[in-house]
Amino acid sequence: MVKRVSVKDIAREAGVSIATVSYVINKRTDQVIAPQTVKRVEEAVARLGYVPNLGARALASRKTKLIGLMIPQTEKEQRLMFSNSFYGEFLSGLEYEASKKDYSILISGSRGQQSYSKVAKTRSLDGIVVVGVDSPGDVEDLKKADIPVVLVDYWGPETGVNKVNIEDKRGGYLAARHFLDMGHRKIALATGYLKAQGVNAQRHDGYRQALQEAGIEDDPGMIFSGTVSYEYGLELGGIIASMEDRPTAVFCTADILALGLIKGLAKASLRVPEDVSVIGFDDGFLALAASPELTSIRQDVAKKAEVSAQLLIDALDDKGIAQRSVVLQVSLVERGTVKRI
Amino acid sequence: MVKRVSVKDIAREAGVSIATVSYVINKRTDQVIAPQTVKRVEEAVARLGYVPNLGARALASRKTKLIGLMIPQTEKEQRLMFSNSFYGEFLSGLEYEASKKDYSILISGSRGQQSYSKVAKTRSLDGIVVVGVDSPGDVEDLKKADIPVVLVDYWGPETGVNKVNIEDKRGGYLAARHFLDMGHRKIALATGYLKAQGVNAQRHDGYRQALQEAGIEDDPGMIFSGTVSYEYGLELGGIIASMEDRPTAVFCTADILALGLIKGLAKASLRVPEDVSVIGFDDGFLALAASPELTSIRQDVAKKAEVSAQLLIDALDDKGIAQRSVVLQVSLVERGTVKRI
DNA sequence: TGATAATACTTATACGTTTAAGTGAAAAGG
DNA sequence: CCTTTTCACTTAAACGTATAAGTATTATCA
Repeated sequence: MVKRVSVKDIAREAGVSIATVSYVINKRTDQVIAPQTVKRVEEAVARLGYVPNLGARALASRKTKLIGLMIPQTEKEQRLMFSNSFYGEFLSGLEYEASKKDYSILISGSRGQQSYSKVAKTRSLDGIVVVGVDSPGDVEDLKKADIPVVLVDYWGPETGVNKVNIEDKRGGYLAARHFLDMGHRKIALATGYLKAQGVNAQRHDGYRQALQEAGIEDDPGMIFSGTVSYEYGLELGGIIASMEDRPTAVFCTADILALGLIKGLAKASLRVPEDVSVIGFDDGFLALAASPELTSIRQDVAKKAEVSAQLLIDALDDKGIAQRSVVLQVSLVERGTVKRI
Repeated sequence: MVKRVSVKDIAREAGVSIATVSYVINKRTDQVIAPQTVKRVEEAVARLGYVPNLGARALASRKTKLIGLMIPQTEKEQRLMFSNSFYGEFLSGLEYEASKKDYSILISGSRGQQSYSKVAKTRSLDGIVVVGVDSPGDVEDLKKADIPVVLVDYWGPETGVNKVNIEDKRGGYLAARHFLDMGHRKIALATGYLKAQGVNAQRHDGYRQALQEAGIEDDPGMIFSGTVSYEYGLELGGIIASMEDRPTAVFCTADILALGLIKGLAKASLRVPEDVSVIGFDDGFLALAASPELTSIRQDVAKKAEVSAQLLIDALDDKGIAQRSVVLQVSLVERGTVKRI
C-alpha cells in the first residue's frame, strides 16, 4: 500500500500548520489567509497529489456526503431489484443529480433485519431515500432516529417527512377511463401486490373510481395481483386467455407486466389489440419496444429521481426547511394496444 | 440530531475500558475476555442501541468495507447508464454478493476528471470494480495507486490485475456461424463503438473469423457502429431497410440494439425473420419480450457480478493472492428470429 | 516457594480531518 | 505613544474507533 498523503504532509511541505491547510482546502471565506500562503499550499497539494479523506472529514465534521438508496425487497426479489429498469433509471437519475453537489450514492438492499436507520447510522449517511416503503413502522423508525429522508412511491399519512410521488390514482383513472371511452366494459387489472400505502393500491383506486362512475360494479375476478415481473405477466396471459368470461381490456400497473401479458396472450393465440386491449404503466423504453407499441401511462422517472435528490439535499443544506411533498404528473400516451369496440 | 452512542458510552455503561468494548464487539479471538464481561458489554450495547461507526472504524483500521462500482460513460450517456438493464442486473448481483460479506456498494459515474483512483482514495474504497474501462491509461493509474481492482468486460493485455470476462469472441463467432449454417451470406454487424480493448471489438473479431472461414471477405459497408441503445437500433433499422444490397441477417451485439432494429425494420415494412434474420447478445429478459422471441447469445450477468465480487473480496481478505482472470461461457439460444434461406 | 506463564484486562496512541480558541505582529485610531 | 483592531496564522481538542504495549492478578510448574 502506497503511503497516503495527508494534511500533515501538505503542512510540512508548505511550511504551515495543518489548520491553515484545512482552511485553504475548504476555501473558507471566514478565515483570512495571505494569497501567497494559499498559493504555497495549493502547490504542495498538487505536488504531492493530495486528496482529502472523506471518511476522516466525516468524523470531524459529521457530514459524509453520502446518500443511501434503499429499496426494500423480499429476499427472493432481492437479486432482481435493479433488473427492473425503473430502479435503474431512478438510481441513474439520483446519482446524476447528487453528484452535482458532490454527494455519492450508497446502495443498500435492506437485507433482513438491517433497518434503514441502522444502516444510516453505521454508514453515517447524511440522508436516505427509500423507494417503496415496506411498512409504516419503518417510517416511524426513521423519524425517531431523526434522519433526513425522502420517501418515494409511498402514500402513507405521515407528515413531517419529504415525499415524492406521481399521480398514481389519476394514472389508474386515466387508463380505465380510456378503456371505457373506447367502449370497453369488462376491464381487468393486472398489478403488483396491493400493499395498503403502495402505488398499486392507488392505481387500483383510480381504476375502480372510473369503473364506478361508469356504473360498473366491483368484480374481484377481474383483479390479478402478483409480482411485478415479466414472468407473472406471462402467466396471467395464459390465465386470462382461458377465462370463460374473458375481459376485453387489461390495465397493467407496469409496462413489464404488460409485455409479459401480451406474450402470454400470444401463446394462447390471442392478439393485442384485436382480441384484448392493454394499457401499461411507466412508459419507459419497454413501451416502445413492444409490438404493437404499448399504450401506457407515462411517468417521468428521471424527474422523480431529480426531485428526490433535490428535496433531500435541500433538507441537508438547510436543516430548518419545511418537509415537502411533491406529486408529479402522469399522462396517457396512446399507441397501438387499445382498440375501440 | 440525536446524540450518537459510541464505544465510550458503552464502556461507561458496562464499567470497562473502551478497548475491551472494541474487543468484544469485534469478537476478537486473540484476546481473552471473561464471559461475564462479554455479557455485560453486550447488554450495554443492546440497552443503548449502539451501532458501530464504520467511518471511524475505517480511519483506525484502514478498511471501509466499501466497494466502488465505476461505469465509465460519456456525459451524455451518463444518465442512461442504469437504464440499460445489463448494468442494473450487474449492480444487483454485485450488491447481493458483496453484502454477504458486509461490503456495501458505492456508485460512481466517474464524472469528468475524477479518475478512478482519486475517487477510491477520497472515499477510502477498499477496492473497485470497473466495468468497461475507458482507456488503458486508467488501468495504469489504478495499478500505480495499488488499489485492488477487478476489470469487467475489458480485454487489455495488462497482467497483475483481476479480470472477469465472457467469451465475447466466441459469442460473435457463434452468431455468425449460426447465420452461415442457416444459409446466410450477407451478414451485417450492429454494435456499440469498437473500442480497441472493449467487448465489441472482440465480438466483431469472432464474427469476422466466422465469415473468413466461410470465404466471405470483409465488407465495411456491413459494419454499423454507434451507441448501445434502442434508439440507435431503431435508426439502423431504417438505414438497413433502405440499402440497395441489403443484408439478410444482422448480428446485434446487444439485445436492446436488436429490439430497436426489429422495430426500425418493421417501420419500413420488413419483417423478422421473414425478410431479415436477427441475433442479439445478452439474452436477458428483453430477448423474451421481443416478438418473435429473440435468438441471442446468452451470458450470465448475475454470475459475472458474483464472480467479480468474489475475486475482489478474495483479494481484499488475502492480500497475497494471485491476480486471476476468469472467462465465463456463452452459448447460442435459438428462438424465433433466424430463418433458414 | 519463587519464577514463569497465563488471564483479563487498561493505557495510550494513532488514523486524517475540522474548528474553536489562542497568539503575535502589524495597522489603525485617539 | 499607547491602546485597540485587524490580519494571518498556530495550538490543541475533538470526532469514534482499533490496537500495540503495558499491568495487575491468578494459576502453573519445577
